[in-house]
Amino acid sequence: MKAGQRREREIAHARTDILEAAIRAFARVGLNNATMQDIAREAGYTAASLYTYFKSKQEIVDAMVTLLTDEYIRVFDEPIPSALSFRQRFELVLQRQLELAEKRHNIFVGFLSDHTNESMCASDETGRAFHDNFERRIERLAAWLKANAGADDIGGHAPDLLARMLFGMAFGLLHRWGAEDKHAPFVKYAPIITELFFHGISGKTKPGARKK
Amino acid sequence: MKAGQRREREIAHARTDILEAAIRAFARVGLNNATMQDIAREAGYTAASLYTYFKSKQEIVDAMVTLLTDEYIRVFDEPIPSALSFRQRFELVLQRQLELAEKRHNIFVGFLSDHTNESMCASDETGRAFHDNFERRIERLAAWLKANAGADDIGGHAPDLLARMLFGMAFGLLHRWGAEDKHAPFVKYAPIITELFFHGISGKTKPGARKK
Amino acid sequence: MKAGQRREREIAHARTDILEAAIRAFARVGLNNATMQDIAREAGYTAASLYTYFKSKQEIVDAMVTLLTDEYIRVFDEPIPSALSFRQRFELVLQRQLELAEKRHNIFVGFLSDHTNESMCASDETGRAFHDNFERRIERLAAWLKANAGADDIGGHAPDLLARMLFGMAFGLLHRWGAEDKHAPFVKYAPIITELFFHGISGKTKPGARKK
Amino acid sequence: MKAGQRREREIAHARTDILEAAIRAFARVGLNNATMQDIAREAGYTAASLYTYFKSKQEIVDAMVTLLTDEYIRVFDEPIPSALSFRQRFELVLQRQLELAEKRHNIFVGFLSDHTNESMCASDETGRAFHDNFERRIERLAAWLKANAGADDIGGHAPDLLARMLFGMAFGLLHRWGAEDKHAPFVKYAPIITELFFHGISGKTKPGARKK
DNA sequence: CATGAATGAGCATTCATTCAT
DNA sequence: AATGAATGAATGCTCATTCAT
Repeated sequence: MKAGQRREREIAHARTDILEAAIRAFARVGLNNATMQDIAREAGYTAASLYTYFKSKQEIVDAMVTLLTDEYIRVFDEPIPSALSFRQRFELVLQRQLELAEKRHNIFVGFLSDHTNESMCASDETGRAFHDNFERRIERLAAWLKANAGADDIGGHAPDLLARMLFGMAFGLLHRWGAEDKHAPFVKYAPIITELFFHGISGKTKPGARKK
Repeated sequence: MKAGQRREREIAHARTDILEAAIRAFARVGLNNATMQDIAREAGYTAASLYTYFKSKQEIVDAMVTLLTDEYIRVFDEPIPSALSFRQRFELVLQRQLELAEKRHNIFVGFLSDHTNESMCASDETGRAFHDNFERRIERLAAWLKANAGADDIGGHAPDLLARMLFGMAFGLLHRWGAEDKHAPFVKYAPIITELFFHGISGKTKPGARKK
Repeated sequence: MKAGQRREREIAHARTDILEAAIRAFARVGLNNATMQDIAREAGYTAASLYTYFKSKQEIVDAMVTLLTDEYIRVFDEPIPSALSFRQRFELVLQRQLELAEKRHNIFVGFLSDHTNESMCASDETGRAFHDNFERRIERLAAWLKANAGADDIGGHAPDLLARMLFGMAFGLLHRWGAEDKHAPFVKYAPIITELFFHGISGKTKPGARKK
Repeated sequence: MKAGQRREREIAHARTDILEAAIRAFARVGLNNATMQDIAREAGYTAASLYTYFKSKQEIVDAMVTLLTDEYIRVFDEPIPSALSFRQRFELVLQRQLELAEKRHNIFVGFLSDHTNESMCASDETGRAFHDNFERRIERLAAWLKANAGADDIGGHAPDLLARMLFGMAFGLLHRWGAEDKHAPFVKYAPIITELFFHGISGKTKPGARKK
């Protein structure tokens, strides 16, 4: 019994190690160029060994995507200080997401990208995996908006639509951040995203000087 | 003389056909999975024949990406009725872009995706091609904003940053549109994008009913 | 009638041009790397046009090899001043051969090489062509030796054997010549070859200083 | 420890097997026509498997050529009974070389051939490999001559020149041998080569019956 | 369980050859 | 007669996957 449990835990551990290695590998050489060798090297295994823990490369990709999505979704479940306004709660969650995105930025971008690219073609299994996970993210974000925003707060916009736009905004900025020289933390974009999300380019009623 | 000209025109025509076929092929099977066979099949050639018109697969990819980017950039040069407000001009150009995006939606998404994915990794020539072209788009959009917006209009935000965010917003919505059942024209999103870009979710000072 | 003859002469002329071009092409890029394109470019035709004059690449190779061999053999039929000793006649013919070899040196070497390489493998048609032509050369050289040498002159050695050795010696020296900086004429090797052929390294009975 | 050593030995063994197979394959279908498939078939592998042991076809060719050249050069280092005259030592080494040449006759010829053919054209890496190895052979042979011959023995001839001529002579005779019906050992040519190398066709001062 | 080795399925690319114009 | 275009058959090489040890 115990042996069985220990074995299972070891297996789970190895699987996680491999997935983290896969994330690094995919981030390093690109989602489409990463070979089993690349993943294995990053994980300290040989390519053949990966098949002990995963049935196929596809299964690794699937599990990796799921892992990343779970990580993403979990952020919404972290406690938030009560008595914050919607905008304050929004910015807080956004900060946490941006921190996560920074940590995973290569793969995050790749994730969104490949999701979209592959999934819009009815092509392969990989496409489906990315698509389903992307939808999970959107749904969770939309649900959070619905749960946290007062009717007035989002001005009647469809939460799902807003979620997709937010995703897109973050995507666009993440790319900008990736191109910057000095790597200031990505989270620095939280205020500007918040501001634009809430008031657009017109800004608040009485604008002072804003960014740059 | 004439024979030479006709020849050249035929070649140019064949090249264009192949590029359009390549766009379809890349859209159908994914940017990274499309083989020369795929492109050839879509174009009605054999794989070997493509080499009559292009030196390599890379050259096809480059030409295709450039074609799409040129198409995109050309939109900004179409005439705009004078005496429109910034917001009106913005919405007009946005409409045109959305129409184009709809026409090219598969590849547009793929384009943005792959650009980002591949370019953030130090990957290959393909990555560079996508990256350079993406930057050309951003630059043109940013330039348009700078040229058309009054100082107040964009509230002091960096045009390049806004450009990337707009790209992201369109990206997010294009995806939503792709998932919809009834394919209403993508251009229908123009008003909402405009509204959110200008005023965010808070909307104008005195909101009436908004979308949905 | 006349038209037919003229036509034939034109065809023959074109064939010769192509063969000369083929020789240059083969010499330039190597016997095994030369493509129909290479030959055509050198000849001022397109690859397709070559098929007007030759049924296949193989036929070009065959005709070229035959041309070169005929050229080689013809040297033996050039008149020789009477009243020369065997050694003198030998050196004279050798000079003429070396001049020819210099003119054709790339292809000569290639010829000998490929002959040997390909023909010793029972491989392809090319091998047979080279083989047969090589044998024609050997036979002619052996016949010349037999016809010109007195019984004593060649010390009882088999002419065919001597012929092959002479070929080899020239081959070895041609290579040396090809590697030299200052391209003194290849014919300069005639005396040393003659001397070695007649007396070997031991030299004449009373040696003075010889080469270098 | 032991496992590692055994592994290495197995790898070395496989590499050798493949090289021997490559020699057979190159000899069978010609140096330039042999494909990875050919080599693999000869070695009992699939083409893909060869890449386990060699990085590329070029690496196989290089290793093969080096192997053959090493084999050749090693002959000069075999012990020679002392108190032999220069001519005796020469004939002994020649015998050994001819034995080796017989064993490798196909590839030996091919080797010399391809070296010359390809290397005289500015062709490719293969050409360079053959060229460099050919020069190694010439150098070693020339060095042996210089080391073993008294000043008088070679009559003042340049050792490098003699080396090339000897190579050529052997080359020519090897070909003759290859064309013979009854395959008497190639080594039978040692006396005649020696005799011709030392005294040419004129033979010694007082000739008795010579060969054939 | 880990792995070295083996392989089938592909892929981009080349080339001799054919054919309609 | 000359050629641009098209193509089938290869070719060197890669990679996900399997399997014996």
